[in-house]
Amino acid sequence: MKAPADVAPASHHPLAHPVAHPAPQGLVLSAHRAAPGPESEEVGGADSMNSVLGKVRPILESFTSDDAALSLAELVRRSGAAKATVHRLAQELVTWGLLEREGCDYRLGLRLFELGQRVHRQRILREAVQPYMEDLLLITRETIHFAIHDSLDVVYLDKIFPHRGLNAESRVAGRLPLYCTGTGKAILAYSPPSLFVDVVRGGLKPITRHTVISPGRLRAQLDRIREEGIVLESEEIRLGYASLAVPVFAGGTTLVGALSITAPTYRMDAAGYATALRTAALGIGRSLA
Amino acid sequence: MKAPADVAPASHHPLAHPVAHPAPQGLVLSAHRAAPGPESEEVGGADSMNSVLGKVRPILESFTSDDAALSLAELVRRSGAAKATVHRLAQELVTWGLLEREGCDYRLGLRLFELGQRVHRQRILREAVQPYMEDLLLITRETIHFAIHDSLDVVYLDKIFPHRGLNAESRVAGRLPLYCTGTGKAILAYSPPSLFVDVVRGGLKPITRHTVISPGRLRAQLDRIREEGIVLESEEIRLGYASLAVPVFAGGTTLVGALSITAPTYRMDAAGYATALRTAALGIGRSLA
DNA sequence: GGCCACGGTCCGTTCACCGGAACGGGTTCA
DNA sequence: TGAACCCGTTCCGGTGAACGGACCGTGGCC
Repeated sequence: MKAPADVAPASHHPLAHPVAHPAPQGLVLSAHRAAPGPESEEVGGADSMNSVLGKVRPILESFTSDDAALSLAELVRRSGAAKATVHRLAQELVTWGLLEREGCDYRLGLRLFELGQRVHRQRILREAVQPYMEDLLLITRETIHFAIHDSLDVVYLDKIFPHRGLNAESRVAGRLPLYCTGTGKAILAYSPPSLFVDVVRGGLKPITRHTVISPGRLRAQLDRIREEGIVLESEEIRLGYASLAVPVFAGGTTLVGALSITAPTYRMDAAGYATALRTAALGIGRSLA
Repeated sequence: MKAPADVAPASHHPLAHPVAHPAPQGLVLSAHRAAPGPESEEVGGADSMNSVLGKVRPILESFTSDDAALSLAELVRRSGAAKATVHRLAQELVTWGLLEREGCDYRLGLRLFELGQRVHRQRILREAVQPYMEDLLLITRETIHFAIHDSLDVVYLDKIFPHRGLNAESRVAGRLPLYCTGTGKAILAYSPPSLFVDVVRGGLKPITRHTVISPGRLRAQLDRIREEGIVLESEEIRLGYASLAVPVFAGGTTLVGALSITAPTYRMDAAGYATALRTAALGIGRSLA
C-alpha cells in the first residue's frame, strides 16, 4: 500500500512556472522582460524563489487588473510556489490586509489600495494636476489623461472621462508603450536621445495598422513635436480614436509627464483643443515650481 | 574599547512601534503611536516580528502620506527591526520596485502604486462613480467625495476638487471617522444597528466644537437621515465647511458607499444641491446593478 | 582630535520556513 | 455505488534562509 513511487516523478517540475510571471495587464503587448535568450534561463526565476519576498511577489502579482478573485489553486499555478507555501503566505497577507478572503478565493485587499496611494511623488503630482484635468474635461467633454514615464512605457497617473467617454485600452496605473501613444511621444520628444534608442531597441510592434513602426518616421515625428510643442496621435492605439498631447514641465524646465485629450477622430478638434491643453500644461508646471 | 554597555539600554526600545500600526495620516488626530505608556508593552508587536512579513509590514507602513522619503536609520527607528535586517529587506523591496532609492533615502515605489490600483472592487467602483462626480463638480464647482466604509471609518475612494476647492483634511485613500463626516453618517444610517453600537463603543471624540459626540443626538441624526435620505454635516470636521451627503445603493438595494459635496458653509446651497446629489446617486446605483 | 550617527557589510547561530504527505469534503465520471 | 479527481487545509521533520551583534569607513559637529 502507498507505494511511494506512485507519485509520478515526472509530474513534479521543480518549478512549474519558472519565468516569474507574465503580468501583462493593460494591453496585449506586455513587452516581457526583454529577450532573455537561451531557454536555460530560468535562473532569475529559480533563485528568486528561495526568499520569502521572492515568493510573496509572484503571489501578489498573480493578480491582474481583471482578476476579481483567485482560488488558492490558481495562485499556486501562477506563482509557481508549493501549495502549502502559498497557503501559509496568503494567510499572513490576509491578516495584514493586503489580501482578503471572498468565500474560498482571495482578492487584493483594501490596505493595498491605501498603501498604493501613499506613494508620495505620484500623490503630489495627481493633486496638482487634477483640477486642470477637470478644466479640460469641462471644456472638451472628452477623456483626459495624465501620464508619467517609466522604463519604455507611459504609466497613467490619472484619467477622467465623461459619460460618453472612452473607458478601455487605458486605465489608472495602466501601461502603454511610449512610441505609440500621444503622451508617450510627447515625453519621448523631450527626453534624452538615449531613451529613443532604447525604445527602438525594445522593438516597435504595430497595435493597429496606423501604428508608426518605422524608427525613421518616429524620429521625424519627434522632431516635429519639438518644433510645435504638441502632438496628435491618430488611431495608432485604437481605430477611430485620436489623442492630442503636450508635455508638462515643472517650473517650465523639468519634464514630469504629459497631458492628453482623447476623442473619436471625427470629434477631435485639434486646433481648438490645442490652446486649452497648452494652457493647462503651463498652469500645472507653474503650480509645481 | 567598544564597551558593549555604551549602547544606552534605555534608548533602545525594542519596539518603537508596538501596536502594529496606528495608520493615522489624514487628520491631526494621529494619536502618534499611543502615549509612551508602560514600556513593557511590546508583546503584541514582538511575536509578530518573528516572520519575514511581520518585519516587512512595519517597514512599508513606516511611510505615511506625508513622508516623501525616509532614511535607513529612520526606518529602523519606526519599524523596530534590527538595522541589518531593515537594510537587507529594503534592498529586496527595491529590486521588487515597492521601494525606490533617492540618494541615501528610501521612498515608496511606483510599483506599489500600480499594485494598489489593481484592487478590483475599488477600481470597478471608482470607474463607475467617476463620471457622476464630474457632473457634480461641473454643477457645483465644489469638492466632491466618494467614500466607502471600513471598520469604524470612511475611506475616500475618490475625490475631485476645482481650483478653488478644499484640499485638506481628506485625501484619496484617507480615513475619517464614520460619526462626524457626511459620508460616514449616510453610511451609518443605512447600516445594521450593530455598527452604530461599535462606533459608540469606539468613542466619539470631538474634532471641532460642533462635532456631535452625544450618542443620543447622533442616533437622532441617523433617524432623520433615514427619513430624508440625505444628510448635511456642518462644521463637525472643519470650521467653516459643510458637507451634503447621500448613500449610494447598487441596484437600489445594496449599500456600497456615499457621495458628498463639500463647500464653505456660506456657499453651501443644500436645497439646490440635494436633487443633483440624489440624481447622481441613483445613476451610479443603476450603473452598478 | 574625539565623538557620534550614519550606511553598509560580515559571519556564525538558529529557528522560521519549506514542502511532501496525508486528510476530509465536494464533484464528476463509469 | 464507488473510484478517481481536485480542492482547501493541516501536520511535521530537515535545513538553509534569515537574523542581528559586531565591525568598518565616512562625514558632520563640538
